[in-house]
Amino acid sequence: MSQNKQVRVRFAPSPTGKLHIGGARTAIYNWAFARANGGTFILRIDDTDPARSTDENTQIILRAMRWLGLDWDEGPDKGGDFGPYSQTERLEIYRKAAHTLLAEGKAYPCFCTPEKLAADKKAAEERHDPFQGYQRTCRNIDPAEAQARIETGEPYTIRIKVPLDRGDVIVHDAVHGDVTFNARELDDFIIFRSDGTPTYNFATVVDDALMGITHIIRGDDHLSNTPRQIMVYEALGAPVPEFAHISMILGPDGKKLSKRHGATSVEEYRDAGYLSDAFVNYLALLGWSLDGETTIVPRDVLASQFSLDHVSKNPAKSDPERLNWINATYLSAMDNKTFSVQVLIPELVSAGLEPVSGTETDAEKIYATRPAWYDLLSEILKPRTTVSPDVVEKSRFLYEGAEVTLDEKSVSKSLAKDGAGSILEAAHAALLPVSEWTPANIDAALEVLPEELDLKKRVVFQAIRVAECGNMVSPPLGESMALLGKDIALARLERALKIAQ
RNA sequence: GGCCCGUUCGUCUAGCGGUUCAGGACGCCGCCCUCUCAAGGCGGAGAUCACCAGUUCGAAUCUGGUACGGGCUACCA
Repeated sequence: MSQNKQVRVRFAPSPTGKLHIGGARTAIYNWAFARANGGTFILRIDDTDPARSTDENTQIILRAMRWLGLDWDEGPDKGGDFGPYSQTERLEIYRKAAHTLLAEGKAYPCFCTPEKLAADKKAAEERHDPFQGYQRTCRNIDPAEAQARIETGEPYTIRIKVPLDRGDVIVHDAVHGDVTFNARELDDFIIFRSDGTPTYNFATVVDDALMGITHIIRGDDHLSNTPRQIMVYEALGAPVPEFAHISMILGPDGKKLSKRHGATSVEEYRDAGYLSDAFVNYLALLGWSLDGETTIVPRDVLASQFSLDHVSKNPAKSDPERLNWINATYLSAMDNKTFSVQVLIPELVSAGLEPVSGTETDAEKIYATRPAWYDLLSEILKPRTTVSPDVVEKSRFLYEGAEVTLDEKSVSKSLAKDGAGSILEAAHAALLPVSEWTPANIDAALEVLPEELDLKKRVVFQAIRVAECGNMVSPPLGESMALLGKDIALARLERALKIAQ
């Protein structure tokens, strides 16, 4: 490891779609590695494929990166000393690099047509040649002749000249160890297309070399391409960085992630109500571990403790249950105000439960109108919330005035039974004199009822619960009634009394 | 076809030749708490470490092979 070198890493998505969870994890590892080593995290947009890259996708990716909280030190809309940070803006740089290689005899023009290439490959297949790559047809064309053909306008690509005697190319990989390839397996691949644009294997290396990238952390689908890229580094005369190839993320069924699996992009998880912190924690642990014991690894721990030697080699299946658990854990750890402002109120507003008066859409301001009420609601909702939108259905009964929606099954199982009326009457009588309407006082007032009525606790509380909350399942009664307020709580008992009789 | 990578409880993983008849977490099951639902506490089931050979006094850990899965071999990234 190059300890004394200033660490510079990069995340280089190509904007051909949304940011998927595999890419997000790669971004997290790069970010965490940079932060843990006091290095620099660079965001670069690898958009050399004009047909599939769109500016909209770039914006989606930037938004996702911000939501994940992965701040970059250099990159688009931020700048830096090694810009520009979009490959389409660097075309001239690649052109110059390619021409230098051409002039130095480390690359050469190739005039083979796609048809000839296809025919050569087919022939190699048919004669069972283990080498099915480019046959180096144009490698030895005289430079003067090549120049002449170029001037007549004959289309050509530029290919790298892999040294015939290069021997073993060893990739130093932090997660796989040294991986050895033989340069003989490598063909003289194309670095510049006939339309004058660079190929991926060339452009990234030029960028990584120029940007001084010291560690390349990326998906292991690139591992096989790495020896090719090393050829480019060597041709360029640039130092070869360290690599870390991380495995891909699979669906729960072990198959490659696809739409079939439901949410695959970062924004889908955001929209489903997962917390950024929890999501980052979850992804980080999919293929990396702090010590094998710890499951909750907050962002700041990642940023100080992350290391490449705990990255696992094998592909990980995504596990929604685990994500849910981590998310619930983060929600529970929030203080009431944070939960109210960041989770509860925004959900209530968007569900239309919390009336938005005029321009009062700011969660902070809504919270300030009755902080104690939101604190109490948050207190009882936190342990019952897996994902943010869960709060809506659990809060709905608080917003229905005296006419709470009654669940039919709950009514028939409780309110409709004999004796329900007397329970409700007794509850009403017990609650009427309660002056300070708090959960503790409400509980105290109701506590004596079962004995007075000579009924099981369960029966008594269930009837009151249905009357107050409309359902046999609800948050604790004392808290629920406190949140309703005395007037509505009593009104609901009166209303239920009519049904019970 | 060739080259390369991977394979420990259902899942994520710990494990770097003995202290492990394999530890933690999610999930699952049970008990406790309890006015329901959660949360929480306690406990349980769950892995012949893909398979086969070998090295070694001793292997999940090292070597070779096999199987299965994946990647690259594109004028995609």
